[in-house]
Amino acid sequence: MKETMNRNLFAPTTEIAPNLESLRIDTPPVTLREMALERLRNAIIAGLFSPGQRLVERTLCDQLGVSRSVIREVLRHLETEGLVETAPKQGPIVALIDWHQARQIYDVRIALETTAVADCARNADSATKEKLKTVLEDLDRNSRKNDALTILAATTEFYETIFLSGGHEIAWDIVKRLNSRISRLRVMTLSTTNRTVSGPARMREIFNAILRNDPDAATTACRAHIMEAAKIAESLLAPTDEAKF
Amino acid sequence: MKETMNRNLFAPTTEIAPNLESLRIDTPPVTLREMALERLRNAIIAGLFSPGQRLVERTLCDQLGVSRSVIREVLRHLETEGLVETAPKQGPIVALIDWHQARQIYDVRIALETTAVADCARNADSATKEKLKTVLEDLDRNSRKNDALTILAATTEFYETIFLSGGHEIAWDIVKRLNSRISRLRVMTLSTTNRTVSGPARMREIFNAILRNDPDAATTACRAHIMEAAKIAESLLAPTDEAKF
DNA sequence: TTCCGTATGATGGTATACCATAAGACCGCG
DNA sequence: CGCGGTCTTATGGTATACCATCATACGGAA
Repeated sequence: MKETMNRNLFAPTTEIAPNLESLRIDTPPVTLREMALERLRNAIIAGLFSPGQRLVERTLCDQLGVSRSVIREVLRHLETEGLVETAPKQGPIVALIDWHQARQIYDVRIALETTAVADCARNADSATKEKLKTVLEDLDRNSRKNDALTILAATTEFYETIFLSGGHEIAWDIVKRLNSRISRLRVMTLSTTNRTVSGPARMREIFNAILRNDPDAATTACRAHIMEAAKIAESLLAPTDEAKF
Repeated sequence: MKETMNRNLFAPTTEIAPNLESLRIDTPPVTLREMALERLRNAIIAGLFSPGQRLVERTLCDQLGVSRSVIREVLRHLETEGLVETAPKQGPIVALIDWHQARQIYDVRIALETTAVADCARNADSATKEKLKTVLEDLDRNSRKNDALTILAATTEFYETIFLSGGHEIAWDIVKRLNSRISRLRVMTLSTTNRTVSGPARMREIFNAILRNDPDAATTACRAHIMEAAKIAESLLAPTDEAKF
């Protein structure tokens, strides 16, 4: 970091403002902290750091190329998100998750997602339905390739559309955070045999229920969707009954 | 902070260890950060800082008697919790809340609390029922005094008992955070006429349903309890349709 | 008087220095 | 050989220094 302070902002000013609104400069002045936060979070979610692994601050400084101030604030953020735990007299580690916690997360997801899905089935406009249709078609194309990460992204977009169409930003935020805590679990869940088939099938059930404005059917399908995932997760996590993942 | 590093730990070592387990020293070495976090969070919840008010870092340093490192990490934590927002080019302010958000929070509470209450009604053991009885009796005693904060604490304990009895720590954590974001709203809600009557009445309904292991009745009462609160909150917040509180 | 440019102060972003502590390595004495 | 003490080092906790930027105030020129 000897050589700092001139990293971005070198785009030539050749952009043309088509209207008055777009003249506005609201460059969210991307701070180092935000970049570091995103990088580190993604790294943890992607499994670049194993659960339980120590996150030594000075090491992270080298790895991310920022100072400890930044790293520490990022760690506080991730700690509050539940992705990082801080062991006393030891410092931050990647959060572990056991079946007791994972199960709770699936429970909360059921409570929130069924609510959102039912609400969407009641009120969805045609634009929302169109969007969901598109997402599902993408998912169908990709699920044949069995690419877990792509499927995960499409699944996320599917639910995001549902949550946001009903104005449930806060609930979606909660679900997103919970999902990040079980991200590795979700990837493994998706890799399981048949999941790449049953998952999209359930989502299509949900979609059809939304199409015909049937909240109850949507709720049922959504609950089934999550409980199937939870079941697979349990089979991965529960037998050992130790803090895996 | 010229004079640091010898703040606690001066308790004389005259404690007697009644058994081997209690010999263990797990003093969570209370860090400045934890203390500052709690203080600042409480101050915001208590309304010592008005919503929208700027939280100038150096000023907070003086007020809390700690350095900016500590303050900034605490602010990151509170920001992630949703109690503080950071306006670009301006810095941290106490988070504002409008009816759109508050409503969502009540929605999520309904989803999570009805789930917990129903679960409790299905599985509650006698110890839990006893605990709830005690809490309710305390509440009855205090509700006559119309002390909003005391009632709030009792209400919190009531729900905490329900959540934790079913092992729903994560859901409770979420609810706690959401509640802190509408804390001022809750206090005002409680001050409303009749709320000091209808609130405990609803909680007794919930309690009775739990006593006789009736999940459906418990769910219904719980939903009614929250929706009544939301209704009052709406009347306080919605008409203006501006970012109050 | 009005407008523009500059100076100044406040503030957040970032980096770094310092300290206490705990865990491990090492060594010498029994 | 083993045990206890001490030294070293790694690490997190805390404080502070420095910088870029933005807002405001002020002053001079038209």
